[in-house]
Amino acid sequence: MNFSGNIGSLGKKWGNAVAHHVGEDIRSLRKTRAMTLAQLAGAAGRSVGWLSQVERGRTTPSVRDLEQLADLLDVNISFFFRSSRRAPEEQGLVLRAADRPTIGSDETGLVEELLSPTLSGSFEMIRSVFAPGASSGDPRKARPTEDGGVLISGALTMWIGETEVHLSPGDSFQFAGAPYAWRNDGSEPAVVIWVVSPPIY
Amino acid sequence: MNFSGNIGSLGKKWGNAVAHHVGEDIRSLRKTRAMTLAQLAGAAGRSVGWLSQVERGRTTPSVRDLEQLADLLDVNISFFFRSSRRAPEEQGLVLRAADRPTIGSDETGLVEELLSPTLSGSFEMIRSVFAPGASSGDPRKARPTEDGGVLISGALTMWIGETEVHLSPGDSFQFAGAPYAWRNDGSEPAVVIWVVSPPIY
DNA sequence: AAATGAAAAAATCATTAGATTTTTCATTTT
DNA sequence: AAAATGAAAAATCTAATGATTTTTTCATTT
Repeated sequence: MNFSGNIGSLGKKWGNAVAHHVGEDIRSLRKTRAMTLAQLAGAAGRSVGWLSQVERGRTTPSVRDLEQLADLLDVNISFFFRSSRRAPEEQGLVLRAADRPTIGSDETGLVEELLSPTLSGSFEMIRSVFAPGASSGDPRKARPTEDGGVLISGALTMWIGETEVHLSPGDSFQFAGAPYAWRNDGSEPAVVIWVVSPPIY
Repeated sequence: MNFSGNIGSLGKKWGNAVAHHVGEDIRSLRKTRAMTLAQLAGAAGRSVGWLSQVERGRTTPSVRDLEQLADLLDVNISFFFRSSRRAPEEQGLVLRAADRPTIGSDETGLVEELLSPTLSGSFEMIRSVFAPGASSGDPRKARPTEDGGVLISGALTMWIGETEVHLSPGDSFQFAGAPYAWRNDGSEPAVVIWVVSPPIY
């Protein structure tokens, strides 16, 4: 099935591509939050059938509805349009540096940007920047995920399970389901490419 | 069960830690290659019980046997000792930049180094450096894996499925089971942090 | 064209039995 | 003393089944 067509003076491909990507995002976000169509639709005051159609791009939600869904899924509505200025065929495949959404905790001293262009993958990639002097505080409770990363620049101390490690640029780590904490004792930001599987967003 | 003890003038922890890590590596490599104990043990001319014990660090293979196994598993024997100079508690958790083994294809113009400190994870991280002017040739046959990556520096053109994309530093990509090809048209090496799930080594 | 509600279809989940793979361990070998 | 074997025991994996839940479809209404 191909719902795309050529519309517009420059021959740019359109169609319901945007609605389609928005729908996929909603579905992936809903799944990672372990909600059913009935739960999310109920919370949004809409029917199950409607949400099913929205998620598959068969119908277009109103902006009001989308706002509501974004709220329930705990993302900003702009999240759904992060790649909308790019060529349709690269959406969901590539995420440009300029389009990366900020995600996750508002923990001071940590900025996390999503690198994964698709939310439907089996892992997510994140670019984390740890500010000089910042730290995570107490070890985080272990999540049922597997984490890994590479330190690109700066320096970072991590506590993973019982172990304290001092990371230098190029050092990498990987662990499953262990509580961890971090602190940046250096004078420059520490940049880590982080991988989480399965994704949590 | 704890087989570790304090031996040595500096109180450094030892025990059968090395044998244990070697065994885990053998097991993981065997699994990614979809071999049973019987198949690998048979090919190595040893019994199933023996290999089971080696993989769990209950017995120590001879260097001759380990060489044989490395050969059958298509890694260099030094691979098993990549982190052996590090503190035991960080082995399998952290891989230092200086210890990264070179892996995979000897495709000209591509150097791949393993970033994952453990082989038993659900994904593997790789640092790939694409030489200026180099290319992959024809699209690779799709593997039953999911791939993702971030371009750290340089420039890279990729063909993923039907789509051609020009990547700049900071751009990221992710795709599942699609054939892909690449070419570095720039004048400097292109460095990519690459993720593959499940791991293939 | 969006939205609903209910029927139909599809996907998911829990069991279970059978087959395969791995671990254990008493014994033999080096 | 530790490595190695071989066979019994345990654990894991597979495939099939039926029940349950979830999702899709579609005729009808807004």
